[in-house]
Amino acid sequence: MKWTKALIQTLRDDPADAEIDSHKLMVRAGLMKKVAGGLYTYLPLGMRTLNKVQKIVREEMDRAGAQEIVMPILQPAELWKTSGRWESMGPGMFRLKDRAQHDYALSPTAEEMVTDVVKSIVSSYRQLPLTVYQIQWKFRDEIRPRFGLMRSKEFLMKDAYSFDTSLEAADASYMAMFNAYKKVFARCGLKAYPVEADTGDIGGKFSHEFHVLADAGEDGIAFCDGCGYAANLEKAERKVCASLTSGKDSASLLMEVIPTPGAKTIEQVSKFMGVPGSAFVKSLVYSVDGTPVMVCVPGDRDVNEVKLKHFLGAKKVELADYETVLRATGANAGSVGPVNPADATLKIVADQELKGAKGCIVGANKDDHHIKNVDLDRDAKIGDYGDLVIVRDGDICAKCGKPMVIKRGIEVGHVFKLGTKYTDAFKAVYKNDQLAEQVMVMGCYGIGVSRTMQAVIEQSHDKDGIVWPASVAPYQVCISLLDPDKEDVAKVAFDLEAALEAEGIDVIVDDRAERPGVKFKDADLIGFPVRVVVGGKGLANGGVEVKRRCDDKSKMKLVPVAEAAAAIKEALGGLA
RNA sequence: CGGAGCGUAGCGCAGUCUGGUAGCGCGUUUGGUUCGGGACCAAAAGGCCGAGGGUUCAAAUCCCUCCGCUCCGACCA
Repeated sequence: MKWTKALIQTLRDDPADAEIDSHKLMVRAGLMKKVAGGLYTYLPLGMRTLNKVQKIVREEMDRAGAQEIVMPILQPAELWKTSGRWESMGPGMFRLKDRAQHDYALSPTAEEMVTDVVKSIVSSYRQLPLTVYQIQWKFRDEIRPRFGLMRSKEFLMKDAYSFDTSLEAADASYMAMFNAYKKVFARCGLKAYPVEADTGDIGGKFSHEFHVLADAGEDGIAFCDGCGYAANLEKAERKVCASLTSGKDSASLLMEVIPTPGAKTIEQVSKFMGVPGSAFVKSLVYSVDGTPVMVCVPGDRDVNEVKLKHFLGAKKVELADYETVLRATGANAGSVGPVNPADATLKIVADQELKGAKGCIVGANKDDHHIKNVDLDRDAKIGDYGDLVIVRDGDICAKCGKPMVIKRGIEVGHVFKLGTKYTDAFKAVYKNDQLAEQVMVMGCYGIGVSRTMQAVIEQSHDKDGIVWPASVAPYQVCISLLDPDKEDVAKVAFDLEAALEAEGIDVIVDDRAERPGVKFKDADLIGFPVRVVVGGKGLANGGVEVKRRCDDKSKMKLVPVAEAAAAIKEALGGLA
């Protein structure tokens, strides 16, 4: 490919609306261009990489025994009503009507449609197990699209679905995808870690997310070096080592109400009283499927709403509005606590660390007042204790007892063992060898293809630009032709291009009438894995210069023209 | 949904407070000098100043409404 014929626009300045490096680089290197918030046009360079990621995904899916299909983006509402997700997806799903006023969704995922298709074709255990996949554009009306392709309204996703005869059989399908995912990300040059994850709204038995570690990641992940435990913070568990007690005899400590004017947050009250935040019990009123519930956690901790939801067996938990808080406790937010709330029937749950807590400080259920010397067992009616807080750095691993560290990650893949949530709803059954009808067991598996592309950049760039792995680079080799108007020099470049392309290597020849510095800057910005400089000066010195993007100038090699193709292949080979 | 900021040439921005001929840098085009890490000189093209309404002799600038974008927050008491 000649650069002068390619639709490439590079920018010297960072785009004003990009925050993170990978987003800035995608725009500056001319991979994509924003159309509107969360919507992008993929330009030729970006499209080439997107296609290469897709090719890797296809190869690994096929190798794992999955079969490619493609389903409509425009999906009738009836399918979504069957599973109940027409309602539960809420405003996150794009909806529209056709001219006959029939409702449709723009597919945010495809469990319903695939289940409907499979059940219409599969009727015997002889046809199972079965895994199908598609690579298709997905639509989600995100609350706040951001960071370019990391969270956009329209994105390319590979979604796979497995169907099995039993929960045990489904484990094999799950593991096949799990292992395929490891290969996909490794081939994209990514270090992706599988971590235990919550199943969220999609439902199911258990799941793993694949994360690429990056400071710009939107998820927190707890890692344990001791045993290798890794889990999303939504899910991560900890071992409680110490309970919140004053160390004094609770009998000698009587509750004492103290005025704390104007102090609402734990931080403010803690400062006001000169006592550390950990001596407090933080009490929050949640609306749990519409019923108020008080949740108590150590004062320096945050509630994990996902854990809370599971603990209470609830469908939806959200912080209660101010009016509900006042009615339930008798005080406004900032002064509520578990001791004698206005509503004596108010259910109260607490984090396991608070079991037996003595000498602590709680809100008094009276505006601008707190109570100290509280013994939770003696003074409050805690209904139940459980693990309700978000794990933080240094917390003790529940499995092996070693301290955990928290890192940030970009979720590039997610595998779920779904069970029968959708196959029950759609009555997707097969006949077993006893002629009995049984419900199929499902798994679902997603890879954010467009997000993966950006994650590669986030993980692999430097101050000069992108550093593409050879497997997904838009072009593997850039020949910087320094004297395009000199016929003999140009011939060397184009002959080399032809020789490399004959061996299946992607090459772009920078034949622009630009000064060398401009070409070098652009080659570094776009990040071609191998750069070859062909110029009159180099040829006079004995050949062409070969340099890998990831090496510095000192590793540049001058090789004779006759050996150039071999040297380039060798340089590429080292990049895998 | 709440708060803040921003919409001026393809990109990055100034000009708005204090109304008076629409500017700068990069990029683009032409000519010339250069030529190994984003050169220089000269000339040129390119704007409904986000949209609509109002005030005024006169509006990018003041007022109102709407739209879009970005960031923060979405109740952690």
